[in-house]
Amino acid sequence: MSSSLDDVAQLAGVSPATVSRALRGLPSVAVTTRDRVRAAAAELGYVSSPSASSLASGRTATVGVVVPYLDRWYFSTVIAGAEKVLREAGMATLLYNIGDTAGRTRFFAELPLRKRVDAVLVLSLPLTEPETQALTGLDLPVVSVGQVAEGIPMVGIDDYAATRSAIRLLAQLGHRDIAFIGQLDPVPLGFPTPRARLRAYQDAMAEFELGEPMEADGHFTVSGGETAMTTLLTGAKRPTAVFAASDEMAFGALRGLRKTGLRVPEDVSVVGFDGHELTGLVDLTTVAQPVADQGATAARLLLDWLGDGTPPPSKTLLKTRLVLNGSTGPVPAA
Amino acid sequence: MSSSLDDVAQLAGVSPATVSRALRGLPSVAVTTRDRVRAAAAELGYVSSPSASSLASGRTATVGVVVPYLDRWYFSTVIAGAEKVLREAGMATLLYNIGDTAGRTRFFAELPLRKRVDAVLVLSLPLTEPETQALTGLDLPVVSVGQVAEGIPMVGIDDYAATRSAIRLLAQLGHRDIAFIGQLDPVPLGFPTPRARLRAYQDAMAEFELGEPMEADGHFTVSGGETAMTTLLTGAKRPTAVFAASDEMAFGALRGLRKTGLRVPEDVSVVGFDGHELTGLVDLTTVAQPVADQGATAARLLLDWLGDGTPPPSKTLLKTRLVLNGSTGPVPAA
DNA sequence: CTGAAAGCGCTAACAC
DNA sequence: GTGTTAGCGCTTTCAG
Repeated sequence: MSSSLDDVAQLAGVSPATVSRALRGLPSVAVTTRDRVRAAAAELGYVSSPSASSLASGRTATVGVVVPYLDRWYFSTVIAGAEKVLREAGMATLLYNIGDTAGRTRFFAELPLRKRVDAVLVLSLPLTEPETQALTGLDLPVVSVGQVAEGIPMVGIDDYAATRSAIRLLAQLGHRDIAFIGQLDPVPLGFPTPRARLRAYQDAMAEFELGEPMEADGHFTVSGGETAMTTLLTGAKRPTAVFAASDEMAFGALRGLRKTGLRVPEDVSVVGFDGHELTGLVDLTTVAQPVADQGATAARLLLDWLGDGTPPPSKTLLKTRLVLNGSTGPVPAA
Repeated sequence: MSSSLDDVAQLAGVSPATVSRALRGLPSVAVTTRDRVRAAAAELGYVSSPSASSLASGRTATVGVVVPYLDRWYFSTVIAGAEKVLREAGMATLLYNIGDTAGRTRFFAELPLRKRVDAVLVLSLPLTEPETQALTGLDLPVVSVGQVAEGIPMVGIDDYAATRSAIRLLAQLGHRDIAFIGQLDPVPLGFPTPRARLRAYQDAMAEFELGEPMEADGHFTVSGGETAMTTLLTGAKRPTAVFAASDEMAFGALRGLRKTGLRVPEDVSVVGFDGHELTGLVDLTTVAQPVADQGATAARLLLDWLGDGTPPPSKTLLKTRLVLNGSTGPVPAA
């Protein structure tokens, strides 16, 4: 049933080596032979065996994509962007979801990607030093999205500047008491993104000479955002505006405000971060980042690296933009 | 650097064949030998080459997951469910996003999964007859989620019954003029899910002796849902309740209602379908389906099939449940 | 329970 | 340009 290279060779009247060369489009094959080989291959419905060619060539034509979550908007969107580029380049995408701590430990201990892929894409996975070394130790091209780690080129956005622009917007609207919902505790694994956003908030509050920073932890979830909002509302000073370090947390904040009977933006303005697909739905002003694009860019860098052997620059930053919706307005008169 | 089976064999003082058997945990190896081999492998940091073993054994330890979208909540969640099960079973997940029509044609023409995977999971991909044949012609275990196709076992939900329960809920609340937002035009590729929901709606309207069916096409998108809602509101008879065949369309409907100044549920009740993670946020009553679970179940069926060679039942249906939130209420008095 | 031998189907030098 | 010759690193009969 399933035909081999040799069958094709026989049908085309050439050697197997020539078939291999012809089918891969190597230049060192006469055009006529190439066409003859192709015809023969088509006639037999020949498909090459990836395992055999990997074994012989050492290349797998596969890229491993390592993610901490699969079912969150941000991650699935980045993956979609990367997968498209890889697919169009004839590369297969091997998906690896890190999962919980146990899965994570196992992943870095066993490195199930070893000998299975030609390159690795790491998505927003905060890496410890040993983990970084495990990856770079694979001796394969590795590019990360949204994550800086020693020796791993990254694609991302300027979290600091983007956050700053959001705070500036609120300041320009007259707000002084601007609260922050994000991740506060020094996360064990040190996700750098949350930290940069928090730091930018703190710096901007000082720089624009606004009120005292008010911070609450929203754990990057909708419900966490709601809780954080509630906490902020019961504080000594009630904020007139809130910046949430993710749209999901901002969604939660909106819900918290609604439950408390406060109106947005009349009583409190809210700004989110990410450009989530549903910000339009709830009319949330947000700092939109190009999500799919980061995945696509990272994939392209990986392909180029694979092509010419030269690693990409250590940092590739894409632009964010402020998307004004109805959740922001001037500071209340009172 | 990278050691081979033979190195391990030498270190352990046995033959390569025995190493292979020991490392795979075959029963025909003495416990003492097995341990000795394992120790040797660990010492050398040995990792077997998947390509070599695939080539020799014909098995790839990989499952192909074919999807029409990657960045939609429903799909990424199903994938997450499946990937987890596969990963825990030591199977790799090869992701293939069909993409646009061109990509689709190419996919079924070339079947890039051929010889790369041991089994295939097809997610909610409406398949034409030839496409179905292309897949079953691979002669591999294939299971689909949410999609019936001749000869392909499926995992899904009872769309008809679930929709009926939503209409019944609205009927019990006193609503008679219940509109439907879904997919109306006979989709070329005949997604069966939308059809079942539409049919259930129509049947239920008759069965419960409610008003004349009012239908609008929402194309399964947020904005489509909004447009559909607007259309329905300008019709001869204004509905007091709306059933949307997906939460995304329901989100759009909510926005449409809000823009028109109508209150939910005082003026109009809304019910969605899916159990989207953000239904809680917008307080949408919905028919929740077990999404990740469908992926996980399908993956398990595939693994079992791979294990014992017996195909699963042609249909495995999981339970849905009505999640009551604030978007539904009794029919307005007027 | 273990070893020897024979490939799996392709690619890569190396000749011509 | 093309053929020849060796493997790539495993698994799998078949013996014993």
